[in-house]
Amino acid sequence: MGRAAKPLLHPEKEWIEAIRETLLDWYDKNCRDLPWRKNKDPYRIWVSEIMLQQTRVDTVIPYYERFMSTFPTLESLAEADEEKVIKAWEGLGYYSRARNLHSAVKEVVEQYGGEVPQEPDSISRLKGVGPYTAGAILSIAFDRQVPAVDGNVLRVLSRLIASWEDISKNATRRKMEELDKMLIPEDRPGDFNQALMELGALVCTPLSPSCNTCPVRALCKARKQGVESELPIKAKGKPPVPAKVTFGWIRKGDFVLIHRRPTEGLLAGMWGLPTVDDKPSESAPGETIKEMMSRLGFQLELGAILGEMEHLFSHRRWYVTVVEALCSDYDQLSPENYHWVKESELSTYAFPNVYRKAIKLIHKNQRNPQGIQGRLF
DNA sequence: GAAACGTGGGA
DNA sequence: TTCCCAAGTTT
Repeated sequence: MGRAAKPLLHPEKEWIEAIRETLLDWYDKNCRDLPWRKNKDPYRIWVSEIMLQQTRVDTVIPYYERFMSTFPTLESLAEADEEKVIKAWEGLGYYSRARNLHSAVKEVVEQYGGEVPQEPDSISRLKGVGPYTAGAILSIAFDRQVPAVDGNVLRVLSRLIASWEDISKNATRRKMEELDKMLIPEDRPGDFNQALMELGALVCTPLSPSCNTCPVRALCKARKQGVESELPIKAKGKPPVPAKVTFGWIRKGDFVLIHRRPTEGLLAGMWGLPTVDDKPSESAPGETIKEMMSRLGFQLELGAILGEMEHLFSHRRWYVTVVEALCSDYDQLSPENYHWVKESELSTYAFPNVYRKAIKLIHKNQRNPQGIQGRLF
C-alpha cells in the first residue's frame, strides 16, 4: 500500500481532461523536428524506437540517417546480410538490438507479407519488441490506444501523481501503463504518448526539472507537494564489476590481426582484437599468451607490454593490458577466421572507442618506451 | 526479480 | 574523477 495507490487507480476525470488538452497543445508547439517524425511509416518508427532504447536522441540521429539510407525499406533490411547490418550499427552499442531487429524484420516479411503487424500480441512476439516498443509503434504508427511507458513516462507520471513507488520495478511500470491507458485520448494516441516522452526529455528532466516553464505544472501533484526534486524513486544499480583482460597486438607489416569474438556475451560475434579474460591463475602475460594461442589456434610468442588502460561499460569495468604477441608463421592463418586490418581501420571495428583509446596508448608508449616498465594492474 | 548488455554526455 | 543517466529487452 504505497501513498500513490489511490491516485493511480482513480485519477479525477477533470484532471485527465486537463492533462490531455494541455499536453497535446504543448506538444503541437514544442515537438522537435526529428528524422523519424517525417512520416508514419511503421518501419521508420520501428527502427527509431530500437535505436532509442537506452540511447540519447543526439547520439541516435546520425546512426539513424545512415541506417535508413543503407536500408530504406523493411524489405531491403530483410534481404541484407547480417554482417552488413551489424556494420551499420557499429558504435551504437547493445548489438543484440541490431540482430533482433534484423531477425524480426525477416519474420515480418515471411509471416506477415512485409506488413508490420498491428495487433499487440503479434507485434510483441517479434524479437527485440518489448512492452514499450510495441506500444510506441502501435500508438505512433497506427494510432492505437496502447500505452508506451519508457523512462521518461515513468518519471513524468510519477511526478504528476506524486508516486513514491520504485520506477525500477516491473510492477511500477505495469501500474503506470494502466494510468497511461486512462490518459491516452482516442483521437491522438501517438501524439499523446510522444508528448509525455517529449515533456520528460525537454522539461520534466531527471535532475532539476524546469517546473516554471512546464505546461502541466498546475496539474502536478509532486509540484503541489513540493517534492518534485525527490521524485521519482529509483533504486540504485550495482556498480560495474571489475575485470582484467588482455588485448593481443599481433602485427604483420602495417596490418593488425582481428578475429571474431564469441557469439555469446559481450560484443557477441563482433570483430576485434584477440581478447583474453585474465583468470587469477594465469594473470602473468606468458600464461595469457598461452590462452590466446589456444583461442586462435596458432603459435605465438610474448612480446612487449605496450600499454595499460581502463575502460568502463555500464555493467563492467575493464583493466586492459595490451600485449604484443609475435607470430612466426603467418601463412597458417585461415582468412575466414582472421582479418588483417590497417591500424587506421581498427577504430571502425567494434568496439571503436576502446580501440581508439588503445591505439593512442600504444603510440604514446612507443614514443616514450621507458614509460611502461611492467604491469600496473 | 536480477543480471547481462554499450556508449557518450553532463554535473 | 566519478557517478548518473537515455525513447528497454532478453534470459
